[in-house]
Amino acid sequence: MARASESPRYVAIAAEIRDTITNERLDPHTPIASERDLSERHGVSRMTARHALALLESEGFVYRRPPHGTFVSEPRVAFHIASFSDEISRLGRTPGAVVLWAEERKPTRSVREALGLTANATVHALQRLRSADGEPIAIETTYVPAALTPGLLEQDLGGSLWAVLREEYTVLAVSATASIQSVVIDDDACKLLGVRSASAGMLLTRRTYDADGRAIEFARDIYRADRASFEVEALIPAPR
Amino acid sequence: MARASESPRYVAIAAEIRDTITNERLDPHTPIASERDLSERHGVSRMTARHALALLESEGFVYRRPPHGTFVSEPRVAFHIASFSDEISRLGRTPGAVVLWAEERKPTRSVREALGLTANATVHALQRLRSADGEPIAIETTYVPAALTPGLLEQDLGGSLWAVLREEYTVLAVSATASIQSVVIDDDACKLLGVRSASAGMLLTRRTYDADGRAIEFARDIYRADRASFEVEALIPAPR
DNA sequence: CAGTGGTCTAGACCACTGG
DNA sequence: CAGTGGTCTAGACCACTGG
Repeated sequence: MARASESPRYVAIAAEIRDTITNERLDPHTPIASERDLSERHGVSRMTARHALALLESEGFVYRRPPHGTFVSEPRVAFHIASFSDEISRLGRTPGAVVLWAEERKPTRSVREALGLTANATVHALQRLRSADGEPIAIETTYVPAALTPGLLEQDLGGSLWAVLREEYTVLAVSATASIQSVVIDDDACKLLGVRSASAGMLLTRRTYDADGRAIEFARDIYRADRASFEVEALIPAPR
Repeated sequence: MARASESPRYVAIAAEIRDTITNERLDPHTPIASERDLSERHGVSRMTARHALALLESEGFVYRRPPHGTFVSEPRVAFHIASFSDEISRLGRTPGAVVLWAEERKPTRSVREALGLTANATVHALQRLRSADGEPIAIETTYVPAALTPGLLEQDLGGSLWAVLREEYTVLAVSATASIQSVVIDDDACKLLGVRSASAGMLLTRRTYDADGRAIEFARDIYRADRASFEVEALIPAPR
């Protein structure tokens, strides 16, 4: 039944749980009542209790871990547009990188244009799962002009890519332009990141340049929206 | 029933609609089949059809407009960290600002620290609904040191705030630091923005400085996630 | 008044996990 | 084997809108 000027029951139940988490300062990973518990306690059907938990999950307050239950979430990590490894280290955590795939290939049109490559240039393309203290945080898909970095794919890519570019190829990342938007994470990526299907993500699309203004990297990174925020600085253009 | 190695039915139905929107290049605001139509056509309950549409809505592919139906969404707007008015004008659209409230007050601790104010300083606080061609895009909540801008609240705030600061107070915004994160928009803000309850948003928290490095503005802006992306530039710090 | 999405019920079976 | 979340059914009544 719809109620004029009253909250739907799932909203009220979610509010009660949200308040409990906030006011009692529940630790991350503390269990929340199960859907069946909630439905009994509030005298609603399980679908309605479920709706309340789904709302809290979309807000990042709780996460589900079937078949164990529903738990309080951890707060998020603040990123600068910089080396993932450096950002995680700065927070006193241990960065990780697992190479999912890596190959030399012809770039797609959008990658070619982003890197300013000629029609027959190739790129080193790689995808890595990035983590902090073993917790998956982001999936990075990176494209580097192959001419700039011969043999890159034989290097150890389990750490900072920018460090490899710097130390093995004397290529130094000095500036970047990026676009940040909110997305829904696709199923394969959700599995890799250990989040539920269709979770919210932040898509960071980045072009990185060296001191000569040469494009040295193009990347599309998917961050867990519940674990990341981005810190940016900007110079304001003069008024028109 | 769960099906090993098969998609749930709501995912399959959503995929079919998503493909139709993409492949047939359906125009924004084109109607999608109703929940009852979908349930009949696919031989599922209405709750399952509804689940499919809820998934597409969370992805930004469709929007609901009760009791009219469900429709194809518009693509999003790319913002730089700059004047909202300038950004919208740059795209050839007409910016709008409606003042929701404006008052002089004692700042909260977080606002005071962000602006670097002394304990007894006051701020001009205002909240505005920003739009492009009349379409609501963001809610800006802005704090300006009152000592810097006497009489600000009596000015016309229906346009660019930075223009007022520049022209009436000779205060020029030259740089900003910002944080961008994904949030769920609260109910009151959803109503103002004309989006459904608990929609995804981007929270931009910004400090703006003049040429002397003086903090001239602190703002918390909520953007519709389905309508905005943020373009940023960054200088990469030297390796540690 | 027909049709829409919003909310809700009272069930059901499923895969999966840990004890 | 008890308990969890995931999916699904076949209904219901509601407020609201436009013709």
